[in-house]
Amino acid sequence: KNHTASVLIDLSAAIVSVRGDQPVCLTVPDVSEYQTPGLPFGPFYPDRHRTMEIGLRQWVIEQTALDIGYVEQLYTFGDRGRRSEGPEGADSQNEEEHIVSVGYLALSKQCPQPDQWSEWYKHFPWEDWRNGRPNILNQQIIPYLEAWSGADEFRRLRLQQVFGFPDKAWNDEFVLDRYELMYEAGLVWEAYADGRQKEKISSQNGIAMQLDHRRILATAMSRLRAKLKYRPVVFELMPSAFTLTQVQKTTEAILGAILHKQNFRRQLAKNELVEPTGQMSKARGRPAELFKFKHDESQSTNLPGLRIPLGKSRNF
Amino acid sequence: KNHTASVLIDLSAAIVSVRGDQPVCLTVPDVSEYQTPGLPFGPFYPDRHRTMEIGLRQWVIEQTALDIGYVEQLYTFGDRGRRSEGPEGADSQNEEEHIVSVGYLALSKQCPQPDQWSEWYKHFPWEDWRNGRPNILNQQIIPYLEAWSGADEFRRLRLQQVFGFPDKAWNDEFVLDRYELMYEAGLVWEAYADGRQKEKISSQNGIAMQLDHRRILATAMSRLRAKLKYRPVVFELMPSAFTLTQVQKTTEAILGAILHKQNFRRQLAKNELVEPTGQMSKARGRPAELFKFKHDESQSTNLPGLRIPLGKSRNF
DNA sequence: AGGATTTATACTCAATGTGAGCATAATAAG
DNA sequence: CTTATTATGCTCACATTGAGTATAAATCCT
Repeated sequence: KNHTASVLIDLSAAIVSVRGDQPVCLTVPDVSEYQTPGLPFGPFYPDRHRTMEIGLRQWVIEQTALDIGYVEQLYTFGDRGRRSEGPEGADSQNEEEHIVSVGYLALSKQCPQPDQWSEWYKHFPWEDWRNGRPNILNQQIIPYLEAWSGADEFRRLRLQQVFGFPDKAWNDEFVLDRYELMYEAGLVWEAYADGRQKEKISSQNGIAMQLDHRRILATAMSRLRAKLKYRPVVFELMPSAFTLTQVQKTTEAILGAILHKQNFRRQLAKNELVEPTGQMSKARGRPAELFKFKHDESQSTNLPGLRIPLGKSRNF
Repeated sequence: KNHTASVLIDLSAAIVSVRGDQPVCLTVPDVSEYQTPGLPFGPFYPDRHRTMEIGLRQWVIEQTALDIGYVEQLYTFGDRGRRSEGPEGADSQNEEEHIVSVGYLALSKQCPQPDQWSEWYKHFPWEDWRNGRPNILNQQIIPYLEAWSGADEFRRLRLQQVFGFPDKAWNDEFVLDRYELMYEAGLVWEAYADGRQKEKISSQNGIAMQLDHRRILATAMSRLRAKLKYRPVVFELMPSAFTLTQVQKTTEAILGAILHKQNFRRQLAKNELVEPTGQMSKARGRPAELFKFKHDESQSTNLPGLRIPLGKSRNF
């Protein structure tokens, strides 16, 4: 057996929940010299756990006492791809043990200990379109990216593809693509930390994270936004009984977009995803009927999911 | 550093192409005592290759001299999940080095050396609906599965979900789910080989493969069938110039379903995915215009993809 | 108390997209 | 020159979607 092939496995998890109208993600306090939070992670012991998912659930339970229902594998990276993706990788860890990192997305219905949960849109302020087009786009990101692309046809095409600039629609699923483009253009702190960028960028384009954790979170956001549209995963974030408006608010939080209320409910009704509990919610305004998710965990993977009737927050 | 955490990484690839009207997959000759083919795989050397995808491309080029354009990571498994997924895993490799396997899907435009390429539907005969509902379903699989589920409400629900039995529609994307269900029910050879099934199953439900390779291939099929519907990946399987009928035949081969010709072309036209080359094909019947894919590799990941207008091969 | 405010829910209507099929055109084979 | 075969144009009913109007049932405020 060739010993140069031996590696350690790290399991990293983007554990997502929704608090109020903000999607949040479990983070661990900073340990590095910079003040950047990171995603929780732990080693995988192949002789202790039969599968990696079991190993993941294990240390999540041990360390966070959280009930995570839905778990999905996102991506696996070799360590030298973890930071710099450029053609010349720094051989930083010559004879050390290498690390392969497996990223996971997990969904949690509750999020206790608020200070350990970090809001998505503090890391990705340009992704929240619920109050219209985010200012940071026109004021910072787009001008910088346009200068970066210059006359390069290739770069301009990508800019149009992933940011919809100048004349295409914004696509909420391209979270990862946008982050990667910004990374390449040296627009996020991580690019500076990885040495791809000489000067520290003046503007703070969202809160940075350790290693490639912000990239993993971006991957999780992309996957979750996409999945929402064809699998009923929202209910993994809802309590056992809820109003239709709560489902909509949660969906909107994740998508970063406003939906059309009546049409959203029409979809829920057509797909027969929820059933009334008979009880009513009490709040301001007319009371709403309380519903519950109609199907058990076993089949939820293959159910139709929501259609997304966009509202009109997409100004400009 | 805890030494029990050290593992070896294997990269396995489902390298897919289409030959005539059959999707095929690159396999390596048998080495085990049984006559089962396997997927090509190779070790990942973290100090030789910067990323796993680079490592994968390297040994594919070395060993097969193939031009694989599109590559996509599928899934990563710890080794004890590779064979038996049941609650009690056999501790077969107590103190040996553990292996973690990363599965990839790759697409190739050509497939030279025909004998090394194995047709999908020889491994999954129940997945090809182009000539109507496959006989093997009613004659073998469904009766067996119905007996297996018995009065178990849970099993019957899964049966309905993934096989559409008795009264739901067949969903072409559930290739993996169907394979896993058959594995659990002891309906495929691998279940016998893994010791989950006492007796060898009498009927041959498709050609078996080594280890979990048939499961990886099922994962690849599921992903490719799904991706086809929202990303223009078919063109990764087409030559530089092609007729619209060829695109349709290739799509049909992968989906295992017949499409509606006129509507298929309407979708291609609407999405502006192809442009005419000005040349014509010469064959039997009226000559067809030759087209080429309109976009370069760079952006193909984010393009709209085909809508699938089903034809009516879905009898019963 | 009683109107203002807030939230929930029902229903409508035009525009668009999709499934299914008919009709016609252009070639080769016999 | 007729037939078989493939390509392509076009129609039409129907379903789905986007965008709204209308109305109902509660709380809030003064």
